[in-house]
Amino acid sequence: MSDIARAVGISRQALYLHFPTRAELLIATTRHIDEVKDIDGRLAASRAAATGSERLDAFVAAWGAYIPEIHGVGRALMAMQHTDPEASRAWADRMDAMRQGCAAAVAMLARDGDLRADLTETRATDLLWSILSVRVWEHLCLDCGWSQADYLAEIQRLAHAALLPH
Amino acid sequence: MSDIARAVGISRQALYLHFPTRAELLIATTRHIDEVKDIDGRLAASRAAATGSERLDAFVAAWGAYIPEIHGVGRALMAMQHTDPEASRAWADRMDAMRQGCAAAVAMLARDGDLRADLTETRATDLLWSILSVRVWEHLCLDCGWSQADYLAEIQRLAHAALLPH
DNA sequence: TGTCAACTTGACATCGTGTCAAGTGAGCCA
DNA sequence: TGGCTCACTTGACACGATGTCAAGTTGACA
Repeated sequence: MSDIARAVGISRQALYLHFPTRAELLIATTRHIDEVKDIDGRLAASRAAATGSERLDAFVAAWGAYIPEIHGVGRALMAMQHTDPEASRAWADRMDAMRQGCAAAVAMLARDGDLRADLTETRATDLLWSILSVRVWEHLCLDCGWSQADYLAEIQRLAHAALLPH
Repeated sequence: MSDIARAVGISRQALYLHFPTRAELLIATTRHIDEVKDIDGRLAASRAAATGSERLDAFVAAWGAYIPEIHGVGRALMAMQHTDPEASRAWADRMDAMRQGCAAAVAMLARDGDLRADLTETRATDLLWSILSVRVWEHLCLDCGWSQADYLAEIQRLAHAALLPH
């Protein structure tokens, strides 16, 4: 909080006048990023897809591109998850919204008859949600040094391999 | 440190006589768990495998069963990664050892001609390493509530789908 | 009996979050 | 012009966690 106040050019106490806690500052930051980066617009392509497979690809592309944008604040929120219940709920809510996107893609795959027969929609959503988690992106792009393009291509392939039969 | 000292029945300062820092206590704990749970023995099956595919399955099974054992201390070490360089290095070392297992399975797959043609061994190892990360286990087993058996079966399938052609 | 090692109590420094009190200064309105 | 409000300031403090330091106790062993 001191660092941020200094960077902004106000006193630490003034920062607390705007954001009562560190968690609320981080949460407000994610909301602001969403707005500035027009996350809703980016998801339009996935909502417009005609087939489940297309929707899956479009959603993975949109979310995959979003991750690096919120990763800074996301990492901070994730680190607080086990100590600050407010931060935990806030991040869980965001991840739940992302899960909706996963569920929608899975439902469309199921409608097309393209979902693996041995998976329920819930299990398939869990799986896709995990593959697309911020942690996997961190692992591949930060720890392993993959480019964003490499990440995207491989994760799209992996999502198909995980959910489609054969 | 206070909680642990109280649980053990000694003073906080006595704990510091045994482990100079919190990080070193956690690292010593992982070493102790490895020994008590005979991790080396568990990996014997994977080292004895005749084919790459068998080795992959055996390694995934061994590591997948290991994760819940070290998850408590692992989570603590992971949380310290961005603040404590010593903890960071210690956990990175352990994960690197795990990566060796991934690389060995990948190499055997490549020897058998069973590795996807469009993957280098390094990329394949990165991918397998990420799929098997503690974070993915947390996501599926803790956040999504999967059983250990479900996790294992699905991750084995996913590892095959990710690395083998077709 | 003396020594040593493990442990004790108790105090203290540091760092980060969050709170509280009192004061300042600019804009605005009657 | 006088007074009000709002955003901000400085400065202090509580609290919890890690880690350090000093001095004393206790029991085993030579």
